[in-house]
Order: sequence, then structure tokens, then C-alpha cells
Amino acid sequence: MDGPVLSKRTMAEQVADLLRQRILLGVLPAGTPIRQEHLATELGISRIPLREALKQLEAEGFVTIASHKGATVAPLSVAEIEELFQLRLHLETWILSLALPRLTEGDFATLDQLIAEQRAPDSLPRWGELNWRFHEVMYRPADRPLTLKMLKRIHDNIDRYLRLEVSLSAGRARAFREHEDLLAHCRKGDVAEALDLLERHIQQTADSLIDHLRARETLTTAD
Amino acid sequence: MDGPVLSKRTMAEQVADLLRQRILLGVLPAGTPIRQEHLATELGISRIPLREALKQLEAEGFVTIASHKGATVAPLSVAEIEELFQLRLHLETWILSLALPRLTEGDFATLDQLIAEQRAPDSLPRWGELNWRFHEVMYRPADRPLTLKMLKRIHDNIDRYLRLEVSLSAGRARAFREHEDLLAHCRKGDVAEALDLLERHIQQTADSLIDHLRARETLTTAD
DNA sequence: TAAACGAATATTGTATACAATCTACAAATC
DNA sequence: GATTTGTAGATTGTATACAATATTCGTTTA
Repeated sequence: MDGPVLSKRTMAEQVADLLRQRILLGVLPAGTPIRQEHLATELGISRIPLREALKQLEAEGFVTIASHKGATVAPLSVAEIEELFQLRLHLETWILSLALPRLTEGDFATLDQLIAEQRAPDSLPRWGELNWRFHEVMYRPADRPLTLKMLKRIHDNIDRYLRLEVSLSAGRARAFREHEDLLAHCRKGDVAEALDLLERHIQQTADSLIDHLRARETLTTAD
Repeated sequence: MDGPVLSKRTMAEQVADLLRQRILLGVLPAGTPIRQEHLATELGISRIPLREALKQLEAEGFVTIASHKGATVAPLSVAEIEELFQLRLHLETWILSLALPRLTEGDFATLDQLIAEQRAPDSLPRWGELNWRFHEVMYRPADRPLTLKMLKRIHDNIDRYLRLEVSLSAGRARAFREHEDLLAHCRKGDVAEALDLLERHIQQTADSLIDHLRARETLTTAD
């Protein structure tokens, strides 16, 4: 959508985007080691821009780099995921309270459309992106760019775990309803109720995901 | 204090630490361009580890990198500084409310000592570090490592502007009193009052700094 | 047999060399 | 004179080559 159309993007940037996508889509699951030489030859580049891409992804929380030992796709512990949801809770209720009075009719139309897109049967692979854009459109009028960037990072890191859960549980249908409810209350300008709904929305998503992860955890550690 | 004593630290890491210090201490003020070749020869290394250090510092918010144009020490706008203080306000009141019931006598002793150290007449160059450690000791029992890391980043970015103001205004004396008051209320376990004090502490620091910056701004833009 | 050692291999970290891009300034054009 | 164009120099981006560190696995030894 944005991003300069006619800019000579550097190899490092392109590689960072590519790897980020692979991680977000689950092609590279948490824990996967990343061999520089191997990946560099696969991409037809040298290791230098690849290393810079990895450093970028490390800063974004997707990759862990250990000196002389290499990079791996960063795993998140259940405790860390819980903490990320708590951060969301505090930051998003704050930023929504700022944004709510400034939402325009145009914003509401965009939000309607995003919900419709999420309804499409083939939207699953874009689930994370659509979900974030819904929240982003809602928060952007708050005019807190640093906070918004932080929130995107948090969402991305959560989403690569949420993806597993959303694709096979009833969580997806629930997310629709909660987004619709939230949007309706924002339209009415009902601040208190909207904030309360958002809080419950985040909390329920967290509970559902963490239950799921705990279940998988006991499964995989029991074999 | 922490940090592995016997680890072979990589050049990139050492350079990142060095540059971070120079930026935090004001040796490299905001806007300073960083010429890779020049700095690399000064440090006696090649540009490769220097570039990785710069990427790290960019992620931490201290440096801005523009493709094919180079790195500069990142300036913060007044709006961004205000936003950072607002983030502090929300995150720190939350994390203190978690930490407060878990503060031990040992923690209180450490906090007493940190205030004493700040009193020392030669503590000015370490002001930022001491100020952060006070808050860190207070928040660590909350056991929210990701939030704490975020807060350190925010503090560091604020402090390199605050340094100017603290060194020449009466803000330093006020910070002492506020830290002492805050500590006293934490000792008594007076949650509501402690949170209120913390909120006012952050807000007043913000107001004082921003006034100062606005004054300098009108001065420098008027010539 | 199991633990400890060590050489061979694999992998990452960094220096050097070259390619791509930007910047500054002078000449050309209107 | 103002704007554009073009070229030389400066600066960054990337490939290649080598150095330093880690890992593997066979061998030795208790």
C-alpha cells in the first residue's frame, strides 16, 4: 500500500522481507536454524546482506542470533506470549481511547470492508495481515506512530503462533463477532463499552491461544 | 553487573556498545552523520562489523540509516519525546503495580543506596545510568522481562535529551525528592499513593524537559 | 563401557576488493 | 540568471577470501 514504488531496495531489505514472510507464514517454524552459506547460495547472494537482514529480524523479535553459533527462528515461551498480550491490553486500550473520538466515516467504511474480506473463504493465508490492518485502522487516528510500530511488532510475533490456532479452531468465527461488536460500539461513540469489549477481545484471544499452546506442549513433551 | 565476563565478544558488539555510550553521553549529538570508512579506520576495524553495529543501534532507536546515504545519530522530535513519556506512564504504572507487593527488604536497601549515589557530586556523568537502575530495581520483581527491555530502550532514548536539561536546571534536585517520596510510599505498601506519585514524577519530568526543548527550539530557529 | 581428549570439518566473524549509488560542482542550455 | 545536464569524487552496498570459533566424531584412556 505504501512504500516508495521507485526506490532501489537493497538486497538486505529484500531478504529481510522474504524471511519475515516465511516466518510469519509458518514456512520457517520457531527453532529452525538458519545456515548463512546455505541460504545465501539459495538466494543467489553473498552472506553479507543476509547477515544484515538477520540482524534486522533479530531486532524485530523473529530471530535469535548467538555469536559464532548462528541464527535460529526465535521461539516464544508461553510466558512471553502472555506478556505480549498484556502489553497489547494496556497499549491498545490507551490508544483506542485516544483514537475513538477521531474516527471518521471513511475509517468505519474501511473497517466494514476489512471484516468482509476476513469473511472470504480464501482469506486464511492473509489472516494475520487482515487482523492487524483492522486494529491499525482503528488506532491510527490516535496519532501515536511509535506506539503503533511497537504494536505491529507485537501483533506479528503473536500472529505466527495464533495462525496455528486460528486455522483449526472456532476462534476465527469468534474474532469476526468480536470485531463487529467492537466496530458497532465505536460507531455509536460508546467509549466505555468499546474499551471493555476490546479488553475482553484481547483477553479471550490470549486465553484461547495459551490453552492451545499448553495442550500442544504437554503433547509434545510427553512423547 | 551482568554480561558474560569470559565471552569472546564480537567486534560488532563492542563497537555497538562504544557508539551507544558516545551517543548517550552526548559526544555524538543528534544529527551527527556517521561516515563508515572514517569511523572504521579510527577504530582500526573494517566496515563490516561497524555496519552491523549501526544496524543494532538503529533497532535501538539511536541511529537512522538511509540506503546509500549513510547513518546519522537519530534526532527525536518533541512529539516523539512526548509519546515516549506517555508510553512510560502507561507501562511503568502497570509494571510498578505488579512489582510493588513483591519488593523485598534487599530491594529497598539497593534503592536507598542508588539514591545516595545519585547525591554524590561526581555522579553527573552517570546520571542516566543511575536513574534507570533506580527504576529497574523497582520494576524487576514484576517479572516482565520484555516490558523491562522496552522500558530501558525508552529511558535511554529520553535520557540523551534529558542529560542536557538535568545538568543545568534544578530538575536534578526535584528528581531526588520524587525518588525518595516514591520509595517511602513503596516501603509503606501504599499502592495507590505510590502509583500516583510515579505518574506525577514522569509527567513533571516530561513537562520540564519539553519546556526546555521548546525554549531551545525557538532560540535556534530564530537566528 | 563411558568419559575425556583431539584432529577434521563445518560455520560464523571480519578484512579486502570491487560495484552501485549518491553528491557536488562545473558546463551547457533555455 | 535560472535550470538542467553531465562528470568526478565520495560514500555506501555486496562479493570474495581468509581468520577465528564451534561442532563432530573417532580415538584414547581410566
